[in-house]
Amino acid sequence: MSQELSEQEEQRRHTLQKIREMGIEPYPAQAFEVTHLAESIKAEFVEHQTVKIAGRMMSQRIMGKASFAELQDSSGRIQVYFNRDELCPNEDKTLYNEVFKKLLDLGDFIGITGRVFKTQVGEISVNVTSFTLLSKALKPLPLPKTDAEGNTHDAFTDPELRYRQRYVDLVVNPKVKETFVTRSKVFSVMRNFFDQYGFLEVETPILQPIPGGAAARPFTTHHNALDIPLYLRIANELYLKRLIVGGFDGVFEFAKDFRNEGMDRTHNPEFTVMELYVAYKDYRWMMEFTENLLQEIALAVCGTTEIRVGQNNISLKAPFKRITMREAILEHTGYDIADKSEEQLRAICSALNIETQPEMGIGKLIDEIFGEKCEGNYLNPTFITDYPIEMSPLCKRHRENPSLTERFELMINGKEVANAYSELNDPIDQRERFESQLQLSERGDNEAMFIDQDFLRALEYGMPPTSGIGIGMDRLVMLLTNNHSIQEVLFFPQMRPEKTVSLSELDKAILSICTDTAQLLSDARSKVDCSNKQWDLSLKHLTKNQLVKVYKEQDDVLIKKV
RNA sequence: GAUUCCGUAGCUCAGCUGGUAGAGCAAUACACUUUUAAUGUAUGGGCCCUGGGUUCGAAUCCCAGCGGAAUCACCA
Repeated sequence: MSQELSEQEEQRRHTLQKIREMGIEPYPAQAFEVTHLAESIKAEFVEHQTVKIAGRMMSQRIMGKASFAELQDSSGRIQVYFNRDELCPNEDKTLYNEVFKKLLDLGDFIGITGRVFKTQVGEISVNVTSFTLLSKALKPLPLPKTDAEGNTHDAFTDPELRYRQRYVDLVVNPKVKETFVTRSKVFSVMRNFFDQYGFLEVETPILQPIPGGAAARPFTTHHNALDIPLYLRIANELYLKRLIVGGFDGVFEFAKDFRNEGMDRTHNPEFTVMELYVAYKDYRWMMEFTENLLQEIALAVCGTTEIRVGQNNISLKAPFKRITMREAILEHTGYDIADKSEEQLRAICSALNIETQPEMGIGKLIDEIFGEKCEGNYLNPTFITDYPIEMSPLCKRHRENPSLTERFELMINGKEVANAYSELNDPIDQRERFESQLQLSERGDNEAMFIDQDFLRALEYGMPPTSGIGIGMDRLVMLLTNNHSIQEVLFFPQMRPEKTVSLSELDKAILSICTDTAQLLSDARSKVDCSNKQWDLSLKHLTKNQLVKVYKEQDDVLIKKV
């Protein structure tokens, strides 16, 4: 594959060759011993200490016989000082004059041995006694600069490039790195918290024959050996409950789930959910557990329970406010939804100017009212409890009111962060709930659930009373890192594939002849003036890139645009 | 899916009511021994997203497409 190289890329290839000609290996195999990190040297200044550091050279200030450069490693940046006569005490000054000044480029990895000192201006730096090229960079990095007032200039900001080339984003934008370090910390704090309770971290199938545990459109795939369809999981709930049936008291999984739906600021086709199930507990216990967990995470990650998200100040200090869904709706709309029929709810919706669809049942209608009028109001963490039974097919009936369920969602900053139940463990009730879901799906709700017979069988063997919770990890990390978009908390958010197809003149000519309606291949051939070899090559190129389609119908070979 | 905005040098961006492309950083060359957005001088670098149209002439106006962002719709 030939590609056009920019002037700077050509230049770097040239210096690469010069480096080789000087007998220097630009990609050495040998390990480089690192004794210090940039930040640790700055944090604990020890004058004259000898250190070995490694990283990318991010800036160079050459002043004749002495130079400053900045070295960036995983911890941050430190200034390094190159003095010609200290680096090359003998007559031969090529290491400084040639290698350092001319053959090193910004972005190259180098290893440095030197002594720590402070410059006249007071910046902690490393006086280089020797250096090694560790890896040559052939593409120039975008290089944001920060001035004395801390303003960043020429920042690398284009979201498309940042997401598609996250490696560059990470090198050049330190804030981005911080976000992902925080993300990782959130996970480990949660793990430790669960460990203290003796819960077991488990793994359950991602490829599922029945995509259960939630209502969403799955990604479909196919297993060749078994010749059956398989689905990427939309949730792992039903498998974790099977493990509770099997006798574990507490199981959790950090799970990638997949949903074949729209993408936007808060939705990515693959996303991470932490699900936890604990035997012999109910949703009230789970509320207390959750507020303690979140408080702990905030303290560990942000150092405080008071966080700022966008324009809002939010307190993650336990305990959190609790309110039933009925009260929430009453409070924000003035309507009491208790014991209302589908018709009455529809009337309330239209009074509130909420659009409804005929396939919406009671659950969906109430959900709509809540989502439309209430959800956004809960900035500080709030448990919304006691959801109507129609919208919670896996949740146990409320102990005091059989038309409600023992469910809560945790709302923070107006968004759902967690969803939890006293889990339904009555197998007969569960079967009926699945069946009424099925009726909903026959009404046109394409998100109603499939029936998982094996899961019902497991319940029939008996599942202890259990409470379970699912926490949307991406959204939680968004909150804790004050990021507005899910793409900022995923290393590699889903993007439309880059189009790299480059067409020759002939390709374009052929393409312009083809239309959406098929024509005989021989007819198309006669309209283009080229050799048969060129024609064949070009056609292969076009079909491979799915721009035209060549196929046979009876004895005719046809071509058309895709 | 709808609407709006955007696509120009490696990066960040100018480029007016159409007249063949500009800056800063980065690059190249030279000078400079404690600088720090180092500095000074000189030089090179562009399929102006793609394809059509209008025009004597299009980065600029029009249409279509591709890619991205925001808002909305959808979303247990």
